[in-house]
Amino acid sequence: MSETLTLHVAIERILADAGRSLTTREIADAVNAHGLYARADGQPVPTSQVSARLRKYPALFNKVGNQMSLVVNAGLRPATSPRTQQPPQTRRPNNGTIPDPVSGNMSIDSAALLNDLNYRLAGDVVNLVPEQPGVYAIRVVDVAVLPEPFRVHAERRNDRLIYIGEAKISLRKRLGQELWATGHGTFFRSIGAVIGHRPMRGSLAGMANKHNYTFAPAVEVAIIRWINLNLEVSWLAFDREVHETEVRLIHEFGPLLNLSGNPRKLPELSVVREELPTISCSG
DNA sequence: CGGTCGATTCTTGCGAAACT
DNA sequence: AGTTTCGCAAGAATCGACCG
Repeated sequence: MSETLTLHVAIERILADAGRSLTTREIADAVNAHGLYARADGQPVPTSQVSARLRKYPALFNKVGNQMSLVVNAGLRPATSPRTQQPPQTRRPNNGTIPDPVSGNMSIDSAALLNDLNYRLAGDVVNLVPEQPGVYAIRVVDVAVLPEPFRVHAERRNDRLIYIGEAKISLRKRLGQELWATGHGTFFRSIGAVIGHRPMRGSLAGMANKHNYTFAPAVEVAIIRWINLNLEVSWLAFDREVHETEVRLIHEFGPLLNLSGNPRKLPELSVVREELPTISCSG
């Protein structure tokens, strides 16, 4: 093993491989021995850093005495996740909430967001998306349309879901940015890069924000056409705890192209995303 | 009204003090 | 001595105000 990961992902992998609980000393030694994580200064990972990271991710790690273990069902999940085996569900109205069976309070119906029956082809929803806050999910019609190495990852996961996002003000405006390039949607830049397009050379020269690169107009049209034909969208409109819900869903389902907060984020996507500003800043 | 771009928020990494 | 916790810095991700 010689790949480098973020520290908590490296810890997760060590615990998964061990198949038992370990002390912070054992974890630190294993991470250093396998070269799973490289500090900026080249020094080995101290136990203090392992401890700090374990504490920061209570959803991923259990601590009993000085023994650390993985939370069951957290982090990396097998290719055949339970949700791919769920029986078909009936379409529900996308109002985003259902009564909690225990408390009786209204909670977010995340199952409806990922229900097959609520996905629609991107090219068909332009006038259907509501002007309300909420969360949205994007998936591919067929994983075969994804280039390598993303297709292999999607097939291995047996999952077509590629992105979950939030709209604090308006799903229509946000999805406009993400799918039809009416703004600097993060997803639009990611999918453009994933399917092989590159930004205009020098498009960010002299600008303060080096992440908001743009594609050439003709490339933008090609990306939008690809999106309309190959992606499906589902959304839930609600106005309470939108961000908390998005964070929870990303963590739970690990979409292929989400980076932030995604325990299953792809290193390949980070590499692609990092390359683009470099290109667009050069003159 | 659409698109640009900067403000804000979040994540990651680390050092050091406090604690066991 | 080893471990835990706190707090800060830097960079990345995201959203929406505002300008043309």
